[in-house]
Amino acid sequence: MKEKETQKPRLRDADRSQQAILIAARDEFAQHGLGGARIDRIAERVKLNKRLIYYYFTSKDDLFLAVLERTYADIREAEKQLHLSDLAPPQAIRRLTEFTWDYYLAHPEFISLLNTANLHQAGHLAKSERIRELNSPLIQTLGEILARGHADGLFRSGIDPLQLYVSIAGLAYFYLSNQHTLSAIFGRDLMTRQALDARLAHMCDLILGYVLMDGGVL
Amino acid sequence: MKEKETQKPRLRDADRSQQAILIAARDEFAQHGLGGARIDRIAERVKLNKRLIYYYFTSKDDLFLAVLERTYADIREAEKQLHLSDLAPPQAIRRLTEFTWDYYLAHPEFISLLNTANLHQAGHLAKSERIRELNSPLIQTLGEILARGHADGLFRSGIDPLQLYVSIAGLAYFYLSNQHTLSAIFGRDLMTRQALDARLAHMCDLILGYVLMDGGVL
Amino acid sequence: MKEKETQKPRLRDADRSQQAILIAARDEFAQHGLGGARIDRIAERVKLNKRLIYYYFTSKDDLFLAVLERTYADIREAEKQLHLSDLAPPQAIRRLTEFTWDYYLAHPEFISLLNTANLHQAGHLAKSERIRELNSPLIQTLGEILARGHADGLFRSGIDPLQLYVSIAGLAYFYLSNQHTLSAIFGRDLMTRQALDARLAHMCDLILGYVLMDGGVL
Amino acid sequence: MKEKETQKPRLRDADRSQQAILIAARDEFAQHGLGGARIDRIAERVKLNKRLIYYYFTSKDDLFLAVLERTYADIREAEKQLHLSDLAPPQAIRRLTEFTWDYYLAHPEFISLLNTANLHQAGHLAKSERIRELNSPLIQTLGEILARGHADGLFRSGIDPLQLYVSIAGLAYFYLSNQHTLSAIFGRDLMTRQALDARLAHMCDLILGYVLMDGGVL
DNA sequence: TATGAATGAGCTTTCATTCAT
DNA sequence: CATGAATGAAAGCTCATTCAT
Repeated sequence: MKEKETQKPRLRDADRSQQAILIAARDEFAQHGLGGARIDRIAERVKLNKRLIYYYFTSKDDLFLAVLERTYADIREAEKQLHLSDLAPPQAIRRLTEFTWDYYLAHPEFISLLNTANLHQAGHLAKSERIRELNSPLIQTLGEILARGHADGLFRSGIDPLQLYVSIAGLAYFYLSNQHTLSAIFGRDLMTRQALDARLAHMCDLILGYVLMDGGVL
Repeated sequence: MKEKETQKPRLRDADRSQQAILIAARDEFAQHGLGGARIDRIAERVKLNKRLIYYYFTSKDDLFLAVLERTYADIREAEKQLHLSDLAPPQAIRRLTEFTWDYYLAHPEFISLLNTANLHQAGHLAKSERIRELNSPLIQTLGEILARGHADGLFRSGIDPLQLYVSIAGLAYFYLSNQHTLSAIFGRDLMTRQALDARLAHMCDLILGYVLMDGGVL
Repeated sequence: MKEKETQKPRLRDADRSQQAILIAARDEFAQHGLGGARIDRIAERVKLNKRLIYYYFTSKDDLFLAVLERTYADIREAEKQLHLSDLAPPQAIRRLTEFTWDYYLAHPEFISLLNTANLHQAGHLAKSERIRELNSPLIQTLGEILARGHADGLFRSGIDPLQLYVSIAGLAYFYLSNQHTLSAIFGRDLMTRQALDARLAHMCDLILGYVLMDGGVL
Repeated sequence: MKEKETQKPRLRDADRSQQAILIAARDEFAQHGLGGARIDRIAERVKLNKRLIYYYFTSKDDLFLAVLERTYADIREAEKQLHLSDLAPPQAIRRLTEFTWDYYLAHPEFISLLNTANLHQAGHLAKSERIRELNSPLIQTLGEILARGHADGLFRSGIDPLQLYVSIAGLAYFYLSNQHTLSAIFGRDLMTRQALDARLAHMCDLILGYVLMDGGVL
């Protein structure tokens, strides 16, 4: 949609190349982890010369960092569209739960990249100011919603928004991240449409049952 | 059965060597993932010749599989000590939640290895009959507890034991597995004694609040 | 076609590097066989980085195959210069015998490489279309010569050109290929100028005595 | 033939083991050459412990030497059964040719081992007194036959028995040793019964045509 | 005699990275 | 902006060989 002035045709190619590299790298890192990722393979994915990757991103580690930053920026961007504050507290909580679930489901690479980042003890994150700046405003928003819900006499008191957020995320994350081992061990396909719907319903039950006063149904 | 001078720290003990290798490999894989692990480093850890690792385990992949099998065997063994069936249903659920939390906390390598296994799509698991045989009886036990709780008029009906198990695990797993990124982003140390206790309390609240009729307090 | 400052010994010349590697590899394989050849040694011979060998030739086996292809191409090229059809039949046969002898003598690596290829049951050859395309036209030429010689009343009839070719080659090949064991066993140096000349004379006697009518002398 | 007293059953096991190792080693060396042969594989072939091979044969090279010695001893033994001196000269020559052909055909490992020995410049042979002692008496016998044939007015004069022997061997050897490359290049199966018979006939024609006065037929 | 355990050296191959254009 | 050529370091794995019993 972005209009392209009739400039010299090759303008913006640099940026385009960088974006393409980031996408390819993201997929490679997600599929193989940091140690298993191959620069060669990334180059092949983008159909660009390997040297160019170094030209733009300096090293494999830096490239991974760039991918992480981009990944965080993406989810923060998506979170912004939630407008939780416009909703009644119970709906807001449900909305957040659904969003988290849907986002993880739609972005398996997000889960894998996070795992990889944690495997390496988030050493990459520590180096990135940009990511810390991307510090999610979600916790604050969530705190406000919980307060509002309590004021409305709907929510129980004393809920730590960070704990709640981690719980919502954890309920979704573990199911999806460990789908392969879980499937292997329990001999049940966890990724059918039905199974996925059931999981989301269960999550909502759990979370809303917890925040709502005396487990009241919505 | 030939008696062996008592306890001389035996070299040339095949079984001991293999066990030592497994321990060292487990730590290496947990720390660096599959791609990042180094056979040389494992050999150094055990103070045994690298060649011996191949002598006993054939290849890096096979070694990883052996580590996985051992890891699963370990947790299954620990689960066996739980005797959940001897407890009243609410206590059983609490006990399971605490156990899960404590085990993950005490065995960070378990989490990392599972992540690695899932990164590789559990391809290793698929190859191992032994692991599938180690299929956790926990789900069945949990089902029985839920039924008993319901019969006692304590638990709500219709809870899928698998969903519940995955939720308990997920609540613990995500917090610990992603501690580094979470800490970096929220600027809060999640691993202090206090924070850990708070997390466990939150988990119990959530899980018990869910299973108990009208969120009744225990 | 961009002119290049004349003859500066070019580095970064892909083709030159590949050719140099082929030469070095040929010598290494000829001296040590496939199993005994060392990639390190080949790299040292060319004074190029070992990695480059893999960059261009993928694997040791593929490199050996490339060497074989080149070796066959070389002898086919040499055969082309023979112009046997321009000669009278008896001279043509003599010429071919001499050529075979001289070529084997001048290219001991050819013999060794062929032995190696056969040790591995020509598995490499089977994979190479290029070599099968290099199918020697010599047999056909030889057939024509034999026919011509017979028509001239000089040669006996019914000679299979393939058998004859194999015989010529075998007479030369065995003497040279097995020179070391033969020398050791018979205690006679087979590689003196005199011995070599005697061998060629003997070969010509044998072959010509066979093809010519009533062993007639040329 | 050696009678076996009813001694303790396990006696002679040592010798039996050594013989078994030699056989297995011979096959392994023949199949893979010296560099490609694996001690492990030899041990597996004999179903004996690897250590035992070293116990009896000291090293891979020494083992190869032992195999060579045995191989030469075998063919010398076979040659002894020929009794060429009892035959009329032409029959003797034919007999030798047939024997050479049949022996090579029946003992492909002989050819391969000789190639390997020569690849390594017969360094092994040089070290072996035993082999030099096994110096074939064939050349002398052949010389006598040629002399006898000449005296009988059947054979031409001035034939070098060594040259003749090498020729007979070469005609057989090359065809069999290079069967794989020849087949690949000429697209003709050289190992059918028919092809083999044709080869032997051709060889006899060539050799007898050479030794006999004016190519006279036998 | 026979064997399983163990090893050091070295092999092929891989990989992130840089050079030269 | 873009690329093919080249490399040093190290990885996984192999092999002949020795140790201890």
